[in-house]
Amino acid sequence: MHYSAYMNNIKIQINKYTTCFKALSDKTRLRIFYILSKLKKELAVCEIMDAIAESQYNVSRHLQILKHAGLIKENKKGRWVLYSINEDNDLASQLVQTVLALKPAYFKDDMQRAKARLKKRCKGKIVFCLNQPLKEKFDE
Amino acid sequence: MHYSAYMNNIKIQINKYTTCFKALSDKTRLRIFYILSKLKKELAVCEIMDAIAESQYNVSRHLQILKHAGLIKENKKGRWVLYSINEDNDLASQLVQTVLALKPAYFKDDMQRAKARLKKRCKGKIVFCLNQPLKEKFDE
DNA sequence: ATAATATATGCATTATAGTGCATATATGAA
DNA sequence: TTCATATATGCACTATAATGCATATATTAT
Repeated sequence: MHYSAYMNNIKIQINKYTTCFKALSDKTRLRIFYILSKLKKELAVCEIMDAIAESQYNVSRHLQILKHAGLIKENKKGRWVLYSINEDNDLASQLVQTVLALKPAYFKDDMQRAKARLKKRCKGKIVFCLNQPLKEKFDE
Repeated sequence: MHYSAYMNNIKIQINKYTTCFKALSDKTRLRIFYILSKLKKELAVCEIMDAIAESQYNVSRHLQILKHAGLIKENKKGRWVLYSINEDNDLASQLVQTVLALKPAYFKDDMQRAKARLKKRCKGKIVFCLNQPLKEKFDE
């Protein structure tokens, strides 16, 4: 292999790594990644939205960034898009361990909302989503 | 504790985590962190500079960012400032394991230069630094 | 005291990234 | 087909971050 091609390959590969760290360098994305790591389940966008009480468009955009980094994968099921940890990516699996070693206290609220949301599923099926952040729906 | 104070504390703590990931989201910093993780030694700024063939001011600045994130610590020794992994930080230790699990091939060149540079030490003492990137000094 | 070396940082420039709003697309239900 | 729901994205705006240059600070040697 040509020297410049060799150097170029190294650059690309190291970029893949930094892209993963960058993906977790945002609060919203770290919270999403934590929930997916902890629950070890596929979650729909609207469920994640409720768990972290963020707007639909932001959750969607952050999910794209996590997906583009290779940390999560998507699975389209009808009108829903389910996201889960991409275990095919070694670094993703490593980072799951890393975030699970963080103090759970700081993610407690998110986890409570996530679990509350998952309980609403009907025989494993997602039942409703209203594209509104959690507060307007659950705080009655 | 007041509710807003509680939320504020959570925000600050999660920010500490994202700051660590952000610190590793830059190519230069990831390379520095890798070298320090692998060598398990204190390295002077000029030695790191030679290892990654980067300018003095950039290396120095990136070291500040890693230090500020709590991933590395500094130890002033005369005119030199030695940097090493901050093992007091649990997340830093976790991330050391994470980066050591990355493919070594992509850090091989850096490691070779780092080792070559350390060999120039005299009885463990740093012997010379010229504030010039490696190429001008070693490629004779 | 002066010079040389090691490290850090202010500033200007450029590039990248996050947010909110509006809107587009896709799927299923009536 | 029409409507409602779920998800994605273009755009404008703002904020943050990386880089290079020059320079400041600190320490050691002469």
